[in-house]
Order: sequence, then structure tokens, then C-alpha cells
Amino acid sequence: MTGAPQHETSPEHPAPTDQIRRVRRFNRTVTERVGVLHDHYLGRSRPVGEARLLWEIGGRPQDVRRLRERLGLDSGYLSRLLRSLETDGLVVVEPKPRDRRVRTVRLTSAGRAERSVLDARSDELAGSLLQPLNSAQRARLVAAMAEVDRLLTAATVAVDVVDPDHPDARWCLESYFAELQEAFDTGFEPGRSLLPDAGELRPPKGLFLVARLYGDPVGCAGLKLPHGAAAEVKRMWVAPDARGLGLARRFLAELESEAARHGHDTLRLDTNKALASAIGLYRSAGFREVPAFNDEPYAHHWFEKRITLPAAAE
Amino acid sequence: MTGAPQHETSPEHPAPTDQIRRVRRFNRTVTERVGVLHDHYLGRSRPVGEARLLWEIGGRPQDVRRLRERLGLDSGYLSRLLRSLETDGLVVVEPKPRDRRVRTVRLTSAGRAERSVLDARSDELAGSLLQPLNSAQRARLVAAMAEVDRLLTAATVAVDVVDPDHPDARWCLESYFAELQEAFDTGFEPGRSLLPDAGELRPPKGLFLVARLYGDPVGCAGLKLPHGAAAEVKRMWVAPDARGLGLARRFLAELESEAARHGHDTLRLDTNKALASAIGLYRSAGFREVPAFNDEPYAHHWFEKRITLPAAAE
DNA sequence: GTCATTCTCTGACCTTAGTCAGAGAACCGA
DNA sequence: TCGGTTCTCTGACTAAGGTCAGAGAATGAC
Repeated sequence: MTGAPQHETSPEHPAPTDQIRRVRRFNRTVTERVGVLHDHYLGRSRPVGEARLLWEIGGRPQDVRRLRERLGLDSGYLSRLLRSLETDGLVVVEPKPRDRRVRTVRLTSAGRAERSVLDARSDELAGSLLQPLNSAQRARLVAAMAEVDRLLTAATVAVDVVDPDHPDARWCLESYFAELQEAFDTGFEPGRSLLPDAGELRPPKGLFLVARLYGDPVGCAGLKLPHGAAAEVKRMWVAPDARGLGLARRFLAELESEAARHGHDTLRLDTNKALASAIGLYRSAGFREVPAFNDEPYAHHWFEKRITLPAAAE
Repeated sequence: MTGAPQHETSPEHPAPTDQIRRVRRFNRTVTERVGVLHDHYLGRSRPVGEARLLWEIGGRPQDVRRLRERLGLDSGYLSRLLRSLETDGLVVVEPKPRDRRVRTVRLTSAGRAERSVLDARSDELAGSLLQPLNSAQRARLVAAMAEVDRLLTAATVAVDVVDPDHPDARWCLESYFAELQEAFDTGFEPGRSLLPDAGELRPPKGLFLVARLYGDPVGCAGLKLPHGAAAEVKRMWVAPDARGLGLARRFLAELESEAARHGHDTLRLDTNKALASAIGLYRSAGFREVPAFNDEPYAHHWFEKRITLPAAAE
């Protein structure tokens, strides 16, 4: 409260700088409270690095390389950490049968025990944040935390153009088809649908986006960019885990600006009546329902939106 | 989203464990995003420790001991950090004229320049958190962050029993009187009021609480515990900076349980009509207005509450 | 079968962060 | 003016966290 000097701002409604000021206040408070306590609690019995690692290995065996990526560690350093956990009898590191260059790590039962100690500490930390508050305050804090968590997670999702044959893309598409199969009362056979072949979603005839969270794919969206016709959104899907992050809206915005950048002035799409929330999304994103512009057997609704190059955003 | 194993819980409304689970999710997301980025941005040119220090010194000269307390550093360590900043020409350390044991630190102009670089980095970090979000999401994130910030700050406030002659207590009382002087249309002279002398707010005749945030006093509250009469709240005050943290309510709860612990079954207080929000607080905390029980010249309202030993709280 | 590549590990090295035990200067109260 | 206290500093030390340059095994492409 006494605290650091502040910018001088005074707008009525939160201007960008005002937002930034508040984010900074948040960062400060949170790193002080959560950060300090976090290290304090976690590090009581072993270095934070080891604790984090133990934690990240978790239930199932993990490839060393994956851990390295996930935690962003130097391979030498990680190796040493693993050695240390190994001599403490907490993990076992062994070559992976299919590719003996790669090694996998799994927790021993001692490791699992240690991990559950860390778990308890983490609970303790969480409790210590709530403890001084009365129950109304607790409820509000938890709700606000959930909102921050959700939105920061959303901000962490990276959307990239990838080839539709990339493993992450394929994984998304398979999940998407599986979901359609469930959702449509007619079922869904990819073969019967008017699906563009991969070539149509690859430059120069189109493009394909994959969203990833901490390296794991969590959604995809394709765009057809036919010569002399409207651009078309295809195969947009968001993993159930990643819903509520505004990702679909982000895909649409991205595709829209890509389409505009390629000289298209109309974006369209078709969809199935079973996908009610998608339909709501399209409407609220500015799409208008139009007569069928193709004879996709699985489609019940067709939408269209006039697009323009966005003004210098940000 | 893929993320760590979770507890198994399923209550309708957030049970304690459910709250704790959410707090943990929050901690995880936030330390990953904010923590990592924070160190990354801040530490680009110099160690985080030095950067934090540079930051904390800020505009005005600071006593070394104050910095030490504030940042919770070992005196040897702090000394070394200062030496390092000094050889870089960023700060000047000199004995304080009034007490030459104490030394004060201030930034040189180079130090101020360096600090504004850090400032810019911090803005950059804040920006990078907002950047991937659309404007509605940004607004919601910022609002939720402000809520988290406020409540975590509230949870950081420590309330302790101190002697009413302690400098922190005196500071609070002076601020309190100064504020009454402003607020009452009659002004306020402590001498004319029925103020208990300090002895009455000191065990065994009473007690005095001071709330501190990061070591700085931010509020106080006194309690009279007269033999054979109702316990009485006196001199409750919260610093303007610290309002909205639920601190007054916390004081009341604390005093109430202290009074009950000392065998009192009634808590009472008087207040001035100018203190409208305090009056609202008393009512909502379960106090009922009663006829005057004293002839305090500055009082317009008298309140009373029946109290009992709280059931095992938490 | 050869060669380039991928993956993990080891050794050598470095900075940061922090602790602890005094030393020495300045101050304060009696 | 003496003795205890307060405050800062120095030296000696430690652990954590991390980087870098290979070495060596396994693999895949040709």
C-alpha cells in the first residue's frame, strides 16, 4: 500500500496504461505472496528444482526430453537433477525400448511418497493464503483466482500455422472427427463429407492453424482460400479441456485477418444443427445466416461475413 | 490443461478442498506465467536481487535497515548488494546525519536511469500478459487481478497486540486524531474527549491492536476490559490506503473474541454521526443501536452487541 | 556399412543468493 | 565516562541453479 512509485494516469475508464499499472500491482503482490511462500513451502526438504521435477514427472513414465522441454531446462542440468533423485531412490531412469537413445523416468514408490508430501505442502500453501480471510472473502478470492487462471491460460495458448499433416494437426483432426461422430445424430463418416483434402488447407490454397498450450495441441482451424470465391472456414475445433478460453473466437479473428490479407472480402462456413454453441459463436462474431452455398450432407446452417483488413490493431 | 493430477472432489458448492484445489491451479498458472516472465524480464541486465533492491530504493533516500526489513534480507547480504550497486555508480550510501550508525541510500541519476529501464521491462511484462487477449478478456483479466491483489493484500495484513505507546501505535493514533479533526464539523480535540489513557488499553485493563502491512502500520483498534462492565471498542482506525480490505471487520471480530475470552458478554462502542460508513459496518457486524451509555461529547450513536465465545473457528 | 543426427550424460566452470560470526563505529542511559 | 546496544560491514563459507563443450551410444538415411 505504501509501495512503489506509480505512473501518473487518471483516465475515467481503464486506458491501456492503467491496465498495465494494475497488472503490475498484481504481479508484485502475487510474486511476493505466492512466489515467496511457494519456494518456502516447497523447498523445505529439497531444492525447488528437484521438487518441480518430481512434481512434473507425476504418475506416468516420462521421456527425459519431454521433461526438458516442459520445464525449459538445460540437458546437462536436468541430467544432474535426475541423477540426484535417482541416488535418493525416488526415480528410475531407463532407456526407452523403442528408441534406446531416449530415456524414460518414472517414480519409485518412495518417489510417489515424496511427491505426496509436496502435494500436502502445496495444499498447506493454498490454505495459508486463504486462512486470514473470512469466508465471504475466501469465496471472492477463489472466484477471482479462477478467472485470472482461466484468462492467463488463454493468454498462454499459442496459435501457429502448421502443415495439416503435422502430428499435432492430425491429432486435432482425429479428435474432431471422433467428436462429430458422437455429436451428430446421424453419426459422421469423414468420407461422406465435403472435406477438403489436406492440400486445400496448405499454402497457397489455404492454411491450417493449431493452438497449443505448453506444447500440447488444444485446437485447430482450417481456411480455404479459393481463387475468385469466398474464403471458407473448415474444421474448427477446440479440445474440451480448453473450452471457455475464447479460443474459437481467436481462431475466427485470425482466419478473418488471414483471409483479408489474401484479398478476400467474404468469409463463410457451414455447420451442423447439433453444434449449437458454435452457431451462437458465429452469430456473435458477426456472421449472418445465408442460403446453402454448397451441398455438404452434414450441414444444416450456412453463414457468411463480410470482412475487411483490420485497422492497425493492438 | 493437460496438467497435474488433481484431487478427487465433487461438492456442489466449493468445499474447502475445492477452494484449495483452485488456489493451487492459480498458483501454478501464475508462477509459470508471471514468475518465469518476471525473472526473465527483470533479470536481463542484472541479478534479480539487485534489481529488486534498486526498485525498492525508489525515489527517496532510504535507511538501510528499513530496506533490510522490507525485503527481508540478511544484513551481510544487503550490504554486499549495496556495495555492488555502489561500484556500478547507481547508488550513494552515506551515514545519516542524525544517527551516524544508520546509513541511507539514494539513487544517483545513473541509478534512476537504470530503474526506469526496469520500469519499462515491467510494463513490457504486463503488456505481454495482456497482449494475446481481446479487449473484453483484457478488461476481465484486469478486474480479476485487482480483486486477487486486494484480497491477497488483505490476507497479508498482520494484526498484533502491541503496547499503545509503541511507535506504530502512536502513529496510528495521531493519524486517527488528525482524521477526526478533519471529519467532525466541530473539529476534534483529544483533550475534550472521554479518551481512555493508555493504561486502560494495556493488559490487564484492556488491549491494543495494530495491523501492519509489510511492516508498515495500517490500522489500530483498542479494547477496554473493565471489571464488571461491558467491554468497549475504542479508537478503531484504518489507514485510507488500506480501506476496502475488510480490516475493520477483522478488528471487530478479533476484539469480540478477545472480549469473550476475558469473560465479557457484551461489547459496546460510541461513534460520531460523521462516520457514516463505520456506522454501517457496526450494524452489519451485528451491533444494535442503544441509548447513550456515556456522555462522550463527540458521540452521537451508541452501539452494543451480545457476544459469546466463538465456536472453534476456521 | 557408413555417416550424420539425435539424445543423454559427464566434467569443468560460473553466478546468484544466502548464512554466520565477528569487528568496529556510533549512540544512549546512568 | 563507561558499558551495553544498535547498526553496518567484512570475510569465510555454502548451496542452488545453471551454462558449455564435448564424449559416447543408438538410430536413421542412403
